[in-house]
Amino acid sequence: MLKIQDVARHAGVSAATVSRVLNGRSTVNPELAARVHAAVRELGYRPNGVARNLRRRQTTLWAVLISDVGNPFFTSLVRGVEDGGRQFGYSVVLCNTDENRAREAEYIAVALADNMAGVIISPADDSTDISALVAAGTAVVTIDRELAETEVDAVLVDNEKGAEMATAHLLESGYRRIACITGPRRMSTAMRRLRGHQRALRAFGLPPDRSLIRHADFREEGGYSAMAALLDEGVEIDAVFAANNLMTVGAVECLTERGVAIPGQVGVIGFDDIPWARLFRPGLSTVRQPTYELGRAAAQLLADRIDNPARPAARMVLQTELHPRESSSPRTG
Amino acid sequence: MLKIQDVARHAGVSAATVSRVLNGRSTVNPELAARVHAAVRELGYRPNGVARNLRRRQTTLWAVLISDVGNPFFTSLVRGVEDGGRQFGYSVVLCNTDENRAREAEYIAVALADNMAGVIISPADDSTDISALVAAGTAVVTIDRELAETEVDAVLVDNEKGAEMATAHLLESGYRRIACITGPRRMSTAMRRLRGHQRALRAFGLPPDRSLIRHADFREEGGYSAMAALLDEGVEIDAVFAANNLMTVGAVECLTERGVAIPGQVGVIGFDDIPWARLFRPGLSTVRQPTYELGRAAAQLLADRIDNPARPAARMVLQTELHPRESSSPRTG
DNA sequence: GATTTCCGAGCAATCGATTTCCGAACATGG
DNA sequence: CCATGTTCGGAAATCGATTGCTCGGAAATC
Repeated sequence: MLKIQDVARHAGVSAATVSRVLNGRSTVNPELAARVHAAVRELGYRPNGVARNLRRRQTTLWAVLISDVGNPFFTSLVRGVEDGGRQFGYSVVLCNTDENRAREAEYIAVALADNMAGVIISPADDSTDISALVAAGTAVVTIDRELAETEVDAVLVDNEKGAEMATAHLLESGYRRIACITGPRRMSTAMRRLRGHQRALRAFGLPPDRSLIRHADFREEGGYSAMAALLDEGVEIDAVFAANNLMTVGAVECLTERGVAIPGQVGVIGFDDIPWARLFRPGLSTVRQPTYELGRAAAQLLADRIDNPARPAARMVLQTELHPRESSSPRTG
Repeated sequence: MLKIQDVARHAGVSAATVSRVLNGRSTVNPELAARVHAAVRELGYRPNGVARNLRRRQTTLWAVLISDVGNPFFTSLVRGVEDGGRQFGYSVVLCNTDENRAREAEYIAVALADNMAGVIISPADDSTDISALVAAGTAVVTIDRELAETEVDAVLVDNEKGAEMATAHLLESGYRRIACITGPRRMSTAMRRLRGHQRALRAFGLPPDRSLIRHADFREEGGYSAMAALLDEGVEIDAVFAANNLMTVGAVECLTERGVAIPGQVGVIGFDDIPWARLFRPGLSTVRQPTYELGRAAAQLLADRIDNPARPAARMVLQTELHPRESSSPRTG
């Protein structure tokens, strides 16, 4: 592989000058610069990024820690981060943590060891420890979820409002016994969405009913079993609000399997969109989160923080959109 | 940040010894090794990966070049690659190329500049130029698609057989005027799937009919317009085989919009599974590709090639699975 | 014309770990 | 007891680019 020294020799200048020409941090005689550029072209020289990274003490890599790209929510989010990263000259390292704290810690260690310029993380847990990153001065943006301990940039959606919209929509459509299948208690998103749900009920003048609230794991199986439990226990319900996409699918599967008509017997709405939800049977009503935009925004914040480490922590909150489809059609009779 | 020298001093040995202990390439007095380990733990030392990469002239990064993670086919594939990579100690850099050759070249340049250990690529085009990678000795595995020019490891599915299964299934279900919406002529996968389709027709004794064959772009819009064209031109059809997941969705949307009953008036089957296809209206029949396994296999091959650059190029072909659902129910009457 | 200022180019130090090479210490065999 | 072999620690070179510092020369000023 060619080195900067070779280019310097070929152009009849010093390596330092070549570097300056290529990085443009200092002015160089235009004629020399032209010679350098010509030499680079003729030799087909490509700077060694690793050496540059060593000297600059920073790479052009971002780590994106999410639970699973397989979840459409994160798929689109990651795509947003990647597009944003590319725009600013960063590459994105994909880190699936499966909500597993050990795996998360592992990837944080990698980000640190490899001197990554920044980390975008959707913490597995509100108590995920990112102190090592902060201590090392690595730029961090949390996405979708917040951290209890540390003050870092965060990109969020208005979970409470979104959930409130979902439940309010069900109420307006005539549903009254609305179950809520939300996520684990330790996750802020789950709690916020539950709170939004409850707020809508209260605003409508309905009393809270603990038997209608279920905590599951944000996964398909979780949604399925929570739904099954509601049915098995004979809890009287006429609708269900599931707090994320996978649990919505699980709940729908359970209802379908048991021959419960949607929305005839039970109306359904889910938080978070699902690709091609309109092609489902029935078309699934959802509260869409701006997932791609979330990723873009995180990229923006991260790039900015890298250039500007002292800036106080920012907090962006994006809004959701109600997409009513057949699964929550107005109740008849 | 702590350096190896600090650890050496703290443990009362030389930096070389610390390195040997940590990398285990040479034997070190157990007692000293213990002291080194203790020092590492006490100081919380973390080796600088960039410096190591510079010296070793290789990083622990893989680039994965695909058209778009948003496509469920690639989502799952990428997940497979990531799981495989982690197992072998590599991190995965996500590179969405959008079938865009410029973007592809850009990412290849990044992979080269950053000394990435390997590249897994689903080439935008059968003539994608990876010679620079080969010249630099970077390990390369192509996935899903093959390259015309270069001999490199490849992980493929049996496209011809899969497509044959799909069309044969339609024929067995009583469909006779089967349209085929395949991909661009320049892509080997598109042509293979078309050939499989035609083989099934031939085996069944049906004459080829050019008016039933459409080339689209492997995207939702492409499937939609191809389907629309078929309907607008009044081509007589009773079923359609779409050669990938997105075009299947597009075709179904077109049919649904125009009130064409599936499978009543037109049966549908698609190549490549779609998440939750069973929840669609109607449940979509598909030929499932082992996408996750494809990713795992590519990771395996890549890791192996990195350790063993001289090995002759391997070619793995995985099989598909037919998943008949309602959209291709046996034709009645 | 002499002195000061300023600009830009090059030398050399630096980033931090790995690895080659050399020499010391110790063991083993004759 | 010496010769030979073996093991292992440490000094120093190396990977390749960036950048602080220095100094020469041109321009500006009096």
